[in-house]
Amino acid sequence: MSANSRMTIAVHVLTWMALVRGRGREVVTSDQIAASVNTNPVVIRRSLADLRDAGVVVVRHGAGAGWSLAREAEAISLLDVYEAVRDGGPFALHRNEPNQACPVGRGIRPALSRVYDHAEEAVRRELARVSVADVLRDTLAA
Amino acid sequence: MSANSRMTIAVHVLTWMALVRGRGREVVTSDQIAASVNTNPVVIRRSLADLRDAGVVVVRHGAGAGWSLAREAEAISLLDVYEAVRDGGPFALHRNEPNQACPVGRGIRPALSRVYDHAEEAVRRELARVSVADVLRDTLAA
DNA sequence: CTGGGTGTAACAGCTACGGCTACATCCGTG
DNA sequence: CACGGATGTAGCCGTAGCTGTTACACCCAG
Repeated sequence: MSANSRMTIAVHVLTWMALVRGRGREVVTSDQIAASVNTNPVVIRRSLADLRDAGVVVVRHGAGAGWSLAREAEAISLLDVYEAVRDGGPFALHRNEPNQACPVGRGIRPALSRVYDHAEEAVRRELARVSVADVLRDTLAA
Repeated sequence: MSANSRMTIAVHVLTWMALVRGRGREVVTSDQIAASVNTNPVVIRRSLADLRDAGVVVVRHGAGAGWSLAREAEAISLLDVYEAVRDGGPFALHRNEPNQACPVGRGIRPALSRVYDHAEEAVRRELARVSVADVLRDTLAA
């Protein structure tokens, strides 16, 4: 449960891209994004690489290189982002295998997996209801 | 999102206590529990301390010391456990404050907090529907 | 008083992440 | 076809949190 911030970084990146896209700037660089997030451009590129693999952003190489959204901000849900930066979900099972001679040690991992799967599915349902455009609206309203 | 296993350990502990309680053993020691979880008794006592603070288990000192469930296993939900081992939820905001001169940097944290709160609330609803007795049943069925 | 068990501090090892440097690679543009 | 700005990625360091362990003070029924 000790959370990392990769999801937050990725959403920030997309929200910023949606903002400047509304101002006519279609292609942006990792340096420009890094200025808003206040971190190193390599961190941004790592995040963008995940999003590119998920088909959420597209990259252009060569002169005038940079990144742009693969589709409208309304069509990018936070579930898309969650899947893109995925790393195993909020819960983890035992680090060391429990005692297999004990009935609880033997059966608890599949039982817990079922519960954890349901909990994560609930998270996905919530994230699916929110788009990057929603986040941008809410961000600018504050 | 990089998960830790404290939730898993705590549920395992309670499930085991519910099992042996059904066999008539009311009071158990951290050593006995550690044998099922396959870890060090101090790890178990740390977990039990969280559960004790949450009112889920009670401790007896002195000779014949040990732990017992504070109430029926049916009346202990995984949400109770989640609250007991709580450490900040599945998502984290930026480690470094984003650029406050940027509209996105300024407004995204409250916007994201709202989304994350909804997602965590969904997790709680799922966990609230499952009791330690349910987990024990499911564990022994496998 | 005794002794078995709890309560907790302290430390080591491991893992993961964020931040950073360095450098190879790519490809419009002139 | 070379140039140059930006990507792609390996590699390293410092930090942080967790697990596992030792050590020892404290508690209290018998």
